[in-house]
Amino acid sequence: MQEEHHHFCHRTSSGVGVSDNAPSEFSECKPTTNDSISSPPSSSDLLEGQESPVFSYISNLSPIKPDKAAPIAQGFPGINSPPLVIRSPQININSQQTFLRRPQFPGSSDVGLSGQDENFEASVTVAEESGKSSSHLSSGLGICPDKTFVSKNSPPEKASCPQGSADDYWTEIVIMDGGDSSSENLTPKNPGDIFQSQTDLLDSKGSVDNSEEKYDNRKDEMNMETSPAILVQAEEPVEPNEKSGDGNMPPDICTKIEPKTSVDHAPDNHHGGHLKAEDAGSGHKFVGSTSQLESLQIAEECGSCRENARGPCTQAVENKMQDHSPKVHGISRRLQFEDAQSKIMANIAFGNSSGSAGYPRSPVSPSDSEVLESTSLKKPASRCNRLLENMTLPKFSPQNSGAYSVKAPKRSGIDLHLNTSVNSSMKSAERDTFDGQGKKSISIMSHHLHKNCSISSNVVEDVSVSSDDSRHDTHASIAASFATSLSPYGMKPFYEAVLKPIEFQAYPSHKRMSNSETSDNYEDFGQSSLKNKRKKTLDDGESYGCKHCNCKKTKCLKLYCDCFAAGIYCAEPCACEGCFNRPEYEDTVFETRQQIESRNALAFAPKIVQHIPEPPTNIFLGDGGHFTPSSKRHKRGCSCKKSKCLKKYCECYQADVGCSDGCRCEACENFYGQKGDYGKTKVLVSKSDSSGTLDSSFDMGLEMVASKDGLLQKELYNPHNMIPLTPSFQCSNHGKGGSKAWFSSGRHLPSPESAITSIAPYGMSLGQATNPDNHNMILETNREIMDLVSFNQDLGYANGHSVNQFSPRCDAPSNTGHLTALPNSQGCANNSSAQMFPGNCHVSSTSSLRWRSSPITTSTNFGESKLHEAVDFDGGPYRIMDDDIPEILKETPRPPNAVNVSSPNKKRVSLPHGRGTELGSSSSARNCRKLVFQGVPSFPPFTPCGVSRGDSSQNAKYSQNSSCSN
DNA sequence: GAGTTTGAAACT
DNA sequence: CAGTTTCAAACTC
Repeated sequence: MQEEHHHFCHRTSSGVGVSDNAPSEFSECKPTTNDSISSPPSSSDLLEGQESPVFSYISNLSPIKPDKAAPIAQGFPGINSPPLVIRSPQININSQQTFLRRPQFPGSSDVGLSGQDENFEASVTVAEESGKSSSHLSSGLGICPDKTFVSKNSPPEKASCPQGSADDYWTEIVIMDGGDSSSENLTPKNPGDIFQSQTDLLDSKGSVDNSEEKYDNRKDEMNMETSPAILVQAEEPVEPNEKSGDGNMPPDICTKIEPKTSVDHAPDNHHGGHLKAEDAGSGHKFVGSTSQLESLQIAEECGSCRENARGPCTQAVENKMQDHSPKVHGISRRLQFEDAQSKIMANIAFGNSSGSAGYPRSPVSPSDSEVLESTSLKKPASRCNRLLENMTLPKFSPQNSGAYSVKAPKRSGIDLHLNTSVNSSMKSAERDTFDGQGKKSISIMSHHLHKNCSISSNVVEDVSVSSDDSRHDTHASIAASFATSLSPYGMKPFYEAVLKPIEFQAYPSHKRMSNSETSDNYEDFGQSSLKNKRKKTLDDGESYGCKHCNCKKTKCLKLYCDCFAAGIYCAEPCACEGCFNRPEYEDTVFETRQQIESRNALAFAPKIVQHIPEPPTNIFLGDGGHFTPSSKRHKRGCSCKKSKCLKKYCECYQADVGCSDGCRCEACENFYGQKGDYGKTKVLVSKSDSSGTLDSSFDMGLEMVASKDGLLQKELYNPHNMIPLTPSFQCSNHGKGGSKAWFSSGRHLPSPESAITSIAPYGMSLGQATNPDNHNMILETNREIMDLVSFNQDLGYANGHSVNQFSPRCDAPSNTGHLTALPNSQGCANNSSAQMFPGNCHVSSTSSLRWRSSPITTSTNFGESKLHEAVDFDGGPYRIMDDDIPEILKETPRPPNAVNVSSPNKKRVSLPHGRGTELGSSSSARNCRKLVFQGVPSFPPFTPCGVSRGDSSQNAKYSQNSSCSN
């Protein structure tokens, strides 16, 4: 089953994978894939993506054109993103070329590079020896099927080639790295170039020796750089599989892909190698990341096993690969995240925020475009891809991040953006890290995630789960944070991004690695610490990754299951029985999810909605918008009869939100706000001058202060009180007086940095922060903040400028001013842009996952406004917290007015219309506005819309394009 | 840890 | 749409 599931949509949206998954496949996926593959035209998504200005733009930039055709054929199996195919070739080529060039790169890369090179060479050599490499390169097609076949059916093959497998795997990675490193000159996209590069590589060196050493070096390398390249490879292999499955793959594609694979895979393990790569890839829509992740894991394992003979190690790795197809996903996710982190790390190492220490590139440089292509390509991919992307926010995001990360050093522009998006949080972390703050930021991120989980239905928490390694954890957490922010509700993105990692187990957010740890991990990635850490986490029992469900009868495929409802895969901590909410059954999960959503579009939507106090004139912009956590309300309200809304039976109470008029509860005594008080609260708020984020009246003994400061005070004093919105942005604003548009309402935009630490001061004393409740609140706040940040980042991303501007820190608040909202049309045009951000673009999904944007894309986040307006119970506007926002809502093309979804309560939730505009990103679905930095050369694609879209995979289904289109 | 309570989700 | 059943979390002992 697992294997099949792995295959499913991801690898092969095409029939093969699907058929395999028969039980519960994503109907979407199949059609999508098929459409994309068999009938590209039919697959509007793919076509659109390609057609999209962005796509064309990108294509024009690079010679990859041939690939385009391929993309259709390719489509990532799972993801179905033809783009991937395109990407990989490009990337590979570049990577390869670059690989050769590495020396050029800054020392940071050098270290890894040197090692990589050697390894790479060795691997190459092996390939040559096997003689397959050349053949493979030349004739990828034949291989593709094999790979596919192998990946699905013959995991054992790996076992057959234990030795080679690991090496091969690494080899692949190395190559990839090379590609990444080479980022400067990415130009060579032509197949011929690729071949040449490969050939060169092969020729360049060759002595494969100690896999172990290689692993070490590679690990280091991986940590530092790589991810992009890896991503490419992974993707490639996967694609072939998918295609093969479909049988639609164009030879071209295969060829392109194969070269890599062939090169990567030693002859011996051709299959095995493929399997690995494929597994990773297949497991993920975002293959690359996956591959990295796997590689990382492998590396880890190998490291652990180093002492042991290679065979054992490789076998273990292989076994792992095979046995845990689900894990693979998880791993891949990790990898992705890791990639992002690695990027960050790399960037840090390089010292260039831009990530291009030595790579001065114009943001728009071809390389960038290439990068974009890779991303964009993916996005344009078929529905399945989109879905997957959406689903896998993390995937893309990670990939992106990864890709970018890898490239990051190279490219300032997109990479930066991507990095920014992804990294934005990351960067903050990085900065922190290096500054000593990193930990905080990271932890915050994780908290963020966790917070989401705990509070809202959203899922994020799990993200943290995964990793074996602290690194992973960190990455995961980060990714998760992104993911959470991004998509709470785009299932797949969410799942893949967040959930999968979870399987591996999350670390408690708390325990996430500190900076030192993180750094260490990067360096010592493979080393034993991982296990220990993991144990710790487990021991702590805080695996935030999952909800710890205990489902007995629902198989965790119903909303009864907290994990499922949150868009999280069940993890070890769960005591569920017959659980299908696992990566292995991704298809089933997705399908089920869809079914549920079909019944209730908002089923996975965030339950907690931000109520827009008053004239929603400016949520972000104007003074008016003072929405704060406190203003949150349960979307549907509760129906408590006996608990008086004072126990966790009450969803409102559980979410730390007050009851609203929408609640049907009886004898409400909700501590956070009672039914009848809600309106009062509003009034108070209004009176208070909006300073406030006053919640409903509380017994807290807090007193509202009419003055602006009152808000803070209240927050300070209120035990439960939601953490006030962070000032970080404000601060930044203060300093710069940046554009108020986005940041003016500093409160609303908490800086990532502000995170817990920052927040605590504002909102509460440290002691309070320590308080579980407060902690949660903080987390939540952080999450929100992160979302906001991400959003900002996204904007930055769009710019292609350095992350710095948008950095969570608000380092460059100035940028904000530059932001401008573009008409939807533009935004829509961006379908490709969405592509840019795999996660985002499509309108997809992050379903629960955070509809928001895929981590990858944090950028996605941008697109999606974190706040979504909806009609309140009272008829008042609500803002759906990003985390809470259902992907569907975001992505789903809706009537301009609103999507009216009847909630169980019978209340309708609609997306805000008019106001949506206010939030540039706000529902992409609605407005499809683009946020563009004036200064930035506009990439056609990047737009909030795309971002928002990307959030929900589901949305993608519904109509990513449509929404985007307008 | 087992059993009960509770309210959401699912079903009719 | 309302009522009932099912379910799993929350809670109690």
